[in-house]
Amino acid sequence: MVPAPPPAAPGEPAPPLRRRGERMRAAVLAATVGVLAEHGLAGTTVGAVARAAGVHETSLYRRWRTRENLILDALSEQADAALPVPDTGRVRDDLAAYFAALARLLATAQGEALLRLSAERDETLPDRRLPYWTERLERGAVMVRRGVERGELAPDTDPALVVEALAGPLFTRALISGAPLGEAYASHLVDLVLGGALPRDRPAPETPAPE
Amino acid sequence: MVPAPPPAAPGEPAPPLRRRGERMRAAVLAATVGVLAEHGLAGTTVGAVARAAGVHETSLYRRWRTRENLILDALSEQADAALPVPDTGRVRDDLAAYFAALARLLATAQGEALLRLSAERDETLPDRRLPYWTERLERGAVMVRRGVERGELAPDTDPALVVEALAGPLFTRALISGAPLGEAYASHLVDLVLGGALPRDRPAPETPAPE
DNA sequence: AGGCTAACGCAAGGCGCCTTGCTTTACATC
DNA sequence: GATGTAAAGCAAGGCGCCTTGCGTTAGCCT
Repeated sequence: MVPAPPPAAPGEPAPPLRRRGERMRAAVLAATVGVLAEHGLAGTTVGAVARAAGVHETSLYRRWRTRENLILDALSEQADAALPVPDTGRVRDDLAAYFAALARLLATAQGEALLRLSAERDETLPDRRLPYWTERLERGAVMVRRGVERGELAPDTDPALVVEALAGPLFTRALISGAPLGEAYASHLVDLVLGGALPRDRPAPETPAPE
Repeated sequence: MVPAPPPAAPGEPAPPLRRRGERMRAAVLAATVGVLAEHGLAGTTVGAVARAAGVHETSLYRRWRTRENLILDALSEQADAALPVPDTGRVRDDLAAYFAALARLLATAQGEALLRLSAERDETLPDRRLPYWTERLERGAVMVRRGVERGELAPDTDPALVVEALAGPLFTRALISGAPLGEAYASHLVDLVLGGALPRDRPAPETPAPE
């Protein structure tokens, strides 16, 4: 006897259409983002996503292995196009724009969730999280290198170090202190890291002093 | 009928001595640090700590409410004395020493666990985690202020910003990238944040160029 | 010593993450 | 249209965090 599909509760628009393969994947990722937006990171349980997508929990575990992976997959497909690398011809402006965009991303619930999940180590499976951020930071390093080549920065500048000095504080605000993540903050950071904190007898590089 | 205490398995040195109050607290915190050192943060389950301390799980929940709180309590009692604020008369050396010490702390399993737990937000109970780090960073700001007063740094220097620029990258390495946290790294960071990345015609401030 | 009370032990259970063994079904292929 | 197979459904269960209700006891106080 084949049990009839449970009669959809009146108001429930979704007769459990059997989705499979790519259709199911898309539906689940969409449902994940939805649940995430509605109930936050903590409220995004595998069961909730499964119900929202009209799919069995086991299927999620089979395809994504862990809750973390699932959410990460959903998020990275969304937040991927962001963060273009500007090329204005001035390091300061490039960096300011890029890290302002990063700050905007991290101020987003999704950006914060992405970062937060990235902080949770997981030795078991190949990690797509570290790559995600390192790739983005590597793009920042490119801008620094261009600045060095143009002679805007000291020739012995360590691009990776500069990028870490810029991204680290943003990450920290998002993860730990919860302090506001505005574009102004990113801008001040860039000025500090490029210009330093030493007394300067000449006016700061090319930036109209921010204040 | 009073059930006799379960005959200690041969080799098990601990007849379940009934501990209570302060004795129990101390025993549990010690056991927590022990389990933490042996099995890592993920392996530190409430059950494991309870067994190691010879105490019932329920008691831990009653006293500490959550696993997080328990571990945090155990850790902060340990890692507290660390991080003295140096005062050499030179900002650079003060900051280098202080943040090298922070790097050493974060390279520790316990330091990393402390930071990692701090990144997990918990809206429910009063948080002792954020204060822990903000207090430590505030100490760093003191050193920067001294530098400004001494004229070593520009008068419009934002101490909080400088401290965030120094601590952020260390936190990020500990939490996200997992890159090595050496004292050399802290030193380079200090040089970058104080000196900036702009080309300098005069030799860098007072530091023998690191390289 | 006896008695009070807060502190513990204990059992049961809920929820979430995750696994496993087995059945059912969608989809492609012949 | 029959058939084969991989993908999905389903049920059961383990583990960890956490809660609750109730019995037991340690430790203090008189």
